[in-house]
Order: sequence, then structure tokens, then C-alpha cells
Amino acid sequence: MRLSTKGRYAVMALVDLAKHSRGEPIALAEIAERQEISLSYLEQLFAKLRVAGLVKSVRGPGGGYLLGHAAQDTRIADIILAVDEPIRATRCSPGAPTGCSGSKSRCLTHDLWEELGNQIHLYLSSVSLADVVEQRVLGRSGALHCEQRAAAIAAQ
Amino acid sequence: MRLSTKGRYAVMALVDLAKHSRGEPIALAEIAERQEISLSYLEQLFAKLRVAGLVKSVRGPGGGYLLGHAAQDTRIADIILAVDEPIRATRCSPGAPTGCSGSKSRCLTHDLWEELGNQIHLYLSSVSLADVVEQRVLGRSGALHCEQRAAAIAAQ
DNA sequence: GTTAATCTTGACTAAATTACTCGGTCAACA
DNA sequence: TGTTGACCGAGTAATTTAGTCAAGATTAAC
Repeated sequence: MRLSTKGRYAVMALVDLAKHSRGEPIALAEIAERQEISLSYLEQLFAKLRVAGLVKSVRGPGGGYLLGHAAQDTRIADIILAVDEPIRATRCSPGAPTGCSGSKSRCLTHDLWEELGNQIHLYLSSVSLADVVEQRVLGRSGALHCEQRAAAIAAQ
Repeated sequence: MRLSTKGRYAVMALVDLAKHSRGEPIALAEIAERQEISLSYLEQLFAKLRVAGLVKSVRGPGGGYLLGHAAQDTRIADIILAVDEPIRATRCSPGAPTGCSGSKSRCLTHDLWEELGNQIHLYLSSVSLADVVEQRVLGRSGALHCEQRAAAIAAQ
């Protein structure tokens, strides 16, 4: 799970889309203006979001984009995975000549990064678009909602 | 909390240092060879680690680096914070002309990224260098050790 | 049909960041 | 005083990010 501004832009755009969605499609130009993101850049992001099934497009005048699923069924993790191609957090990718999975010793931090990736994915899978729109995000760091989050990842 | 290869290199190097530490200093060249990281690049990273107090240096022949604290007292989060200058995850930084904290509406995803940062920091604060060296990292995603992690962040 | 709005695609690019290299200086020890 | 290694700063190649630009395809309304 990679965390870049690209993924953040995608989430911002989808949150905007969810918030302003009234059944009719929303034009990208609208979102671009509200979120101050370049239109052409948004187009690239939405192309990926579309093939991932996160949004549906309606062409022609009055067209635009709709959410692929209900806001409460769209997880933030899926958005980021759709636009940010997964990173090789370690140099241990299979086939790498000097990677840790090869002839040399498995790199010591391999498990750490893998587990960190799990943690991030776990959290972002527990948050839906609806949660963000309705500001139901904060206040979890004090009391970690373990069961809730385990359920989120299990339901996947 | 920013996650880059820079931070990963720093963690790899410190894990190596912790693992091979026998009381005498370890030369960077040794670590560079074992971890396949460029020596000059390591020097830059260790300069930051030193001012952060994570390592101590010994100059002259037979010199090298020592851990600043015991391996079980060195948290992964501190290592990454030392080398990766903190990122502005949102465009909401104070002083930004069009940022969400300014005249325009606070950006909708602000809370989300802030909370995600907290989650990552929380996890990486719960893992020590000793944990990684002794491979005590995996197997937490299934059953999240909430209390343990809350304690880690509280102890800070 | 024509037109206009909008999505769709691909190639190209400026800026920033990363991951280094290089050349040297300083400190300690033999 | 020579060697070993930490220290320091400037420079740089490769990569990624965050876009721009230019064309086309699709549909709705006129």
C-alpha cells in the first residue's frame, strides 16, 4: 500500500463526488474546481477509478461520473489501490537478483514492512467514503476499535 | 509520518547495527556492504540519526557507530522521523494561501489523513529495534494488540 | 444531421524528490 | 605522520509526480 498525493487526490475527488451526488452524474470540471485539482489530472485518475469499478461514467451533455457503489460500501483502501500501483516496499520481490528472497539472506525488515502495510490497509479498509463525508473519522486513535476493524477486513 | 525508501534504509541499517553490535563500534562500511546500501548515502542518514540521538559515533581507527539506546528502547517510528522530514499530508498547512485552514472550507479529507498518520505512528511506535532483530513482528494483524499499542504511545 | 458537452486516450513535460557520487576535512590512534 | 574512519557540502542521474496538450469518441439536445 503506497501513500502518495495521487491517492489523496483520488480520495478527495471521490469524497467530493459522494458529497455532491444527487443521482445525476457530476462533471469532472465541477470537482476539479471545488477541489482545486487540474482537470486533466483528474481525468487520468478517474480513468483508473472507472476500470476498478469505483465510479461509473455517463457520456455526452449532462454526463459525468457517478459512484460505482453506495458511499458506505466504498472503502478508502480500494480508492488508493486503484490509482497507486502497489509498491514493492522491500527489495525482496521475486526475481530480483540480489533480493532477500533470492540466494542471499531474507532481509531483516521484510516482515516489518509487510506488517505495516497490513496495518495501513486494515485501517483504510475500515473507513468508508460515507464516514469521511459525515466526518466520522476522528477519535479512534485513543481507543482502537479492534473488533470493528477486524470485521472490516474479514468482510472483504 | 512519511514512508519512503529513505526511512526504510535507515531502519535496515539500524537493525543491522543492532544485530551485529557487540559493544565495540561498527564501521559504516560494514553495514553498507551487508545491506547493499551506498556508503556515502549511509553517511547522510547516520548524520541525521546522530543528531537525533539514535546513534553515537566514535571517530578514528576502530571507530564507527553504536546505538544511542538499548535496542528495545529504540522505536521504529523515531528512526523514520529522524531521517524523513515530516510531510504535509494535506494542503492545509498554516499559512498556505488557498489551504483549507484559510478562507476556504477545511478540506474534507483532513481528518482522515491526520488519523491515518496517527495509526501509522502508533504501530511503528509499538515496534522496537529488538522486536525486528528477534523477528517478533508478524502475526499482529489478526489479533490487534490494542492495549499493548496504546501503552506504547502512552509511554512516549 | 449538426452541435455542444463530456468522457477517453495518448504523448509529452516541468518540477520535485530520491538516491546516490565526489572531493575533501577532521579526529584519533599506531 | 600515516592510516582509518567519521564528517561535511556540493553536485547529479534517475525516477516519480503532477501536471499540460492535442486529439478523438460518444451521446443529448437542437
